[in-house]
Amino acid sequence: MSENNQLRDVYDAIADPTRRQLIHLLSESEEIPLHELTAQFQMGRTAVSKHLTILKEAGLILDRKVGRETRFKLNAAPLREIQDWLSFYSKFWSTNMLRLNQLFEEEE
Amino acid sequence: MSENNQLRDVYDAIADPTRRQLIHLLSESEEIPLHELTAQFQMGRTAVSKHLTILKEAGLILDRKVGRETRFKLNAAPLREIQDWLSFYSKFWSTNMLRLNQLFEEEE
DNA sequence: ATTATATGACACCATTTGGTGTCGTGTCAA
DNA sequence: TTGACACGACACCAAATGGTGTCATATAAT
Repeated sequence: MSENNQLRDVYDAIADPTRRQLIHLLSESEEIPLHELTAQFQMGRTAVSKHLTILKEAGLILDRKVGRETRFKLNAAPLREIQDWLSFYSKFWSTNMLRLNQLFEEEE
Repeated sequence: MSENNQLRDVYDAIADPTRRQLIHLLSESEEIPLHELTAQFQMGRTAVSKHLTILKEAGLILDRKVGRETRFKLNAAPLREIQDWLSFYSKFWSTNMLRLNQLFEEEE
């Protein structure tokens, strides 16, 4: 079913703030070419391109050539893996859990 | 209110699989000493200790000395930041969103 | 008192990371 | 047809990462 062609760990891909900003930018438009993405950062085109490659390896973006530009598109689906991972730990910060901790601490 | 003393990015802290496993181990017990954690991995004590330091810098664990051992305890709360970040993108993989994409593609 | 255990603090090392600059090529516009 | 533009593919570099081993010290056990 769901293809698992990820060369790169999704957790790794979102670890960098630049890459998270790229994801955000791509979530606001259907498709954005490299030069337009680069304009949003201080760093050069090569660096942005490298970050996009890492996102692509994690399956988080798709790209296609249109004339002389390469346009990128978000594919957020792999982020679901992180959400699933987090859901296991959410019980540790739920309101009930915090109340429970308070009770334990009061007993000591 | 909520202290923001994080020296280290939480996204960075969970990027490493060893550190995610440490989080998992710590979620199963109240407190675990370093030597016991080390026993769960192939790598040496120094390496595990470094990973724990990174988790601590991200605010994900607490430690206290008990006799000659240092015991570690999970503090999952900082993970909430990632959950909040993800919640913005969850709309991209919701069932409704997938249906909507199908409709768009059918129109083309 | 002696020995074994648990740890912190280092020094060290190979590899990865995140940036730079340059060169060559395909594409669009004048 | 001549530039200007957008890009991929390099080569390159400093710093961070993820390991190792060793030494000194505090504590526990015999």
